[in-house]
Amino acid sequence: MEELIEYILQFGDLNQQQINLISTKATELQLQKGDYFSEAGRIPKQVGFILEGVLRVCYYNNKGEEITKYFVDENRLIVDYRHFQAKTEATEYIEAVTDCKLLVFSKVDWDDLSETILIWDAIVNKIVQKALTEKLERRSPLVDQDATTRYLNFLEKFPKLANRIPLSYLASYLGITQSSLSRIRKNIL
Amino acid sequence: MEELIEYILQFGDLNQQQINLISTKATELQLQKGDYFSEAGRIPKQVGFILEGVLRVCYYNNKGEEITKYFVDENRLIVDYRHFQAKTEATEYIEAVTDCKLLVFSKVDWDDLSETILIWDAIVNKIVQKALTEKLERRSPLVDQDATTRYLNFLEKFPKLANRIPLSYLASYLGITQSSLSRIRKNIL
DNA sequence: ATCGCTTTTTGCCAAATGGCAAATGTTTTC
DNA sequence: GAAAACATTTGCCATTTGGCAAAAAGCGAT
Repeated sequence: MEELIEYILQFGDLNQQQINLISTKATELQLQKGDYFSEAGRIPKQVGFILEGVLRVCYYNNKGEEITKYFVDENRLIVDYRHFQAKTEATEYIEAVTDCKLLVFSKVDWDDLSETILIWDAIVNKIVQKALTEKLERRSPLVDQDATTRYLNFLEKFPKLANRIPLSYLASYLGITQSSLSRIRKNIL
Repeated sequence: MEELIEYILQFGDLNQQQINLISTKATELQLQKGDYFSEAGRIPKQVGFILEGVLRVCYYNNKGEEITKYFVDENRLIVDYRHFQAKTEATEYIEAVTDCKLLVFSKVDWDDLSETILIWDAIVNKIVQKALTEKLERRSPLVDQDATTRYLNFLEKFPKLANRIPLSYLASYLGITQSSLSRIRKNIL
């Protein structure tokens, strides 16, 4: 729980009472590898904060290929925020890549925090905007780099992540085939 | 000016007085093709709303190639919002692709609106989040599609834009070389 | 240790894209 | 309207990546 509080406090100040309120709303959730945290076609029900594990956000493109949009690991919020807020059906899946332990908030509790804690919305907006900006910054370079560069950059930015992720997911994130990625790895050694 | 007001009202309600206030803060700015609206290494000074023309956000990758991150055209806000707000140096350029007519707000005026109009921040947050989400949705598919598909999708989503943009910019947006794009166009006809 | 299952590597060849430079086409300027 | 500047197309060939299928390696359960 301290991890979550610490994370939130980066984005704005809260007093002890507010912190306590947040704590009472959080529930622990265990996910097994392969479980979905939220699914395309369903309304996302929860905001999650990752205590342990790795999840990925993914979708199917028009060729039916499964595309990994990004990975999220410890000490990050995970949620399809737009569809969570709007109570609309998600278009993406959020899947546990490894076994995960999360803290989760229901929509009702989350809204309650918004009404009770004055700067809650401001904090959440900051978090969401930062997350979106980071995603954009990770995704953009993938368009104009060759496959080897993409892989090396990934290793550099997420050194711990590479070992925890199946090759096929990583390939689908980098926008290359699994065989290509395998060859690239061989060439680098 | 009506365009701007109409645009803003999509994201929240304002009374006539608030609308008038916003109007008094806006200044018209003309840009010529090739002019920069904001530059890497400088602090973005203004928020712009495009009345006429097309701009692009771009940067140089580590190979020194100029990469177009996205295009923005009429009836959209244009600003490097993160660096504008934080008063930090931008890392990207915003360049006029065609002659442009904008409405602009200075940082002082923008902050003033934030202080005077209660829901201003909420409105702006919605706009920023929507813009970031859209950018992500445009950029992501570029990673996993082949060059021809990228071009066709671009045509489909921005039919009016293709004719107004030099081929080299479009190529750098799609993540392919100018010659490849030229060949792709030939094959499609 | 062995079987069965999943993941990763590899070989082979085809297709897509890049790099470079010259040729062609288009726009601007004087 | 000619020259200059800029933008686009094309040819040639090298390199990268994809597609497919088989082999190899890794892993868990018995």
